[in-house]
Amino acid sequence: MSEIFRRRVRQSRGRGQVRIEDVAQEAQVSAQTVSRFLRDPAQVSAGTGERIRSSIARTGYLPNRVAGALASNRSFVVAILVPTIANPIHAAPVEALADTLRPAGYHVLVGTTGYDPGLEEKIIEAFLGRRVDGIVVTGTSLTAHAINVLERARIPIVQLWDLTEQPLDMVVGVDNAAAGAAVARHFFERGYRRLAVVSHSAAGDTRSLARTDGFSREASRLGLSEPLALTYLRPTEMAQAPSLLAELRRPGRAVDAVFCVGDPMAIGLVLACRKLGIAVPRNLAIASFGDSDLAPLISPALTSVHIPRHDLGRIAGEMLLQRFAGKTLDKKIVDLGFTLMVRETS
Amino acid sequence: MSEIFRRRVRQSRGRGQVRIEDVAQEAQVSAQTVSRFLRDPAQVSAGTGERIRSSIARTGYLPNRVAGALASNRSFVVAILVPTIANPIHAAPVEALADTLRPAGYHVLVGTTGYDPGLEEKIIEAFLGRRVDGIVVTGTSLTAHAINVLERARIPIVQLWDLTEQPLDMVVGVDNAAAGAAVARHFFERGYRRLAVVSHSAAGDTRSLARTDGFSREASRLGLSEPLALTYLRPTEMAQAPSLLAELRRPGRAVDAVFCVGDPMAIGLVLACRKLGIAVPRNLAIASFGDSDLAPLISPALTSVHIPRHDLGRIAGEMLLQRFAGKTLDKKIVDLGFTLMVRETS
DNA sequence: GTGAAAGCGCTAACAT
DNA sequence: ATGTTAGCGCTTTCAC
Repeated sequence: MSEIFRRRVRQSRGRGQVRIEDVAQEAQVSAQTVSRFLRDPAQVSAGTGERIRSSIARTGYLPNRVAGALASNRSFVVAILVPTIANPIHAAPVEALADTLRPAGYHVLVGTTGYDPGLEEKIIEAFLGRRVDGIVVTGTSLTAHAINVLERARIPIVQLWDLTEQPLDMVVGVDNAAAGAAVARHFFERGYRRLAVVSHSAAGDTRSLARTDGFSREASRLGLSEPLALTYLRPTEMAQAPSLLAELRRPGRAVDAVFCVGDPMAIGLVLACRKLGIAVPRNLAIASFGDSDLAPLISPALTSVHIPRHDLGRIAGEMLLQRFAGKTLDKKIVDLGFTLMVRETS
Repeated sequence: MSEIFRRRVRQSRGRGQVRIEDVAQEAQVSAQTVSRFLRDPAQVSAGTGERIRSSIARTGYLPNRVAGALASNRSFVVAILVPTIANPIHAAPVEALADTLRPAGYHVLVGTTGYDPGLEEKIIEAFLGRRVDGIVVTGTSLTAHAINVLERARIPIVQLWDLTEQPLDMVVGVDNAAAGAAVARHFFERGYRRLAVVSHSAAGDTRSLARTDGFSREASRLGLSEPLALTYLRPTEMAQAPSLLAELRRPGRAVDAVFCVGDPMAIGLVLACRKLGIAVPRNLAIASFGDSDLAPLISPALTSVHIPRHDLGRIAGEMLLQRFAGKTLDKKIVDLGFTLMVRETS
């Protein structure tokens, strides 16, 4: 009875959780040795290691990583900011990043900005306050203050999606303007002449803007008249497709091919055309960006620009791990490229 | 020159980052006062507060939350574990949880388990080692060790999705078996008699199992013959629909209505039927669980059980905040309910 | 291979 | 309203 009581007292100094010191006493070694064993068992003799191991099992010790982070100045946490996680195009990189980092002991703090640069700035500050070891941000539309804070944190930074010549630190993405241009060229080659582009102007989404620009420029270069540009204030959703379709079909517009900067709207458009009996692509050709799982399955199957979105997160994670290991990267700019998947809608 | 040098030296004690002590010296107060000001400016006199504020701005001080967490034993981090974030049905609660907690200063560590209880156990241990203030886990299929570790952590726990009479701590979810039963009843009322159910047996997904069971039991109760059960090893995807359709149409089976425990497969099935000219629902009725955004948009529109999936995360967050505020909850079990959205496929 | 001492940057508890 | 003292639980550094 009193034995049990004594042991309990010993373990409940502080906050009642088992500490490294408790394990050390049980194993008749110093806390130092336990700490060493935990990080690299080879540094400890076999017998000592065995005693420590069984002591950990008996006490149910779970190392306090908060204390470890403070002492070592490494949190083993990486932050990632995306506009939303509800859209698989952004969820995929998050999951890939987490999967890439986990084997190395890192975990992921996720922030969703809703395309709001002000909120993004707040979240970045909060994450840096938690002393994350690295940070991944979507896009290049950071506020001046966010850039300032990021630079002073002196940690590895990866920008995702928007390829830029001068990243804050590292960047992995695709050439959005080139993707837009590729779609315009494709439409032109197929004989479409009255183009339209559906986009949105949410402040943080420079990617959509780049696609729209690339598309329109290429159309001009090919001698086509300026594409009809329909711009929404917020990222578009499938449910808006019917009203968009009405816009496109307004008398006098005679649009024969439309490029949607996001997949959901294009899919909605294909479905809406079906319901209204508008022949795709004969009466209206459709192409989009993102190539979601659904694109090849709907009928007619959707032409879309494919992005290796899983690779975005994986490569970002690998770059970070390299840097954490103290290596300097030769390639700080990684262009993942894209593929125009030509299917039945164009 | 030497002035600048001196100031830099003063700020670079330790790790070269500005500390609370630096701010305090600049503002001619103690570190404690700065700490107080940061947490509740009202506790500090107006003049002192102003000096501190400007000192923070000048030095660019960003409080070290790791140190704060160690000292106060509160990390302001909540963990959430989901099978995958790529499926919006699980991404939605994550985003809702983060949005609910952020205004209170909490951030979210996300772990994806891929329906693997072993991996789930590992991630739970890792998160508890980071001394999260609360944890949200998907489902009730935790390993014995995971349960043990969770209980000893003495933090609020929310289980998501699977309603259970005896949660570890709190639970918010839906009655999956009842949802399955509702679909069976609906099929019966519409006159369908040869039912099938498409499920999967991934170890961690007890929700799908409950739906399948509820469906089959209700069918029996209604006097129908045992539904044909087609079970995949892993969660089903849209791309598997064509081969599933072939299964369902095998001579002699004469299935006239099928319930898919996940939306993606059902959507794939509707699209596959279109391609093959199989009339839905005349030749085959289809219903599913999840009611994704796409369900009402495809044609024919998909009958599906609607779950307020955003609310799952929001309510979990609210329960945690209550507990963090020291309140005891009267309702530890929250049933969110469901709605069978009857559309054109049944 | 192992241990002792010092400190990471903050907050809690107790002063005044 | 503000300051002082004493940790939080670990890792780092240096010693043996």
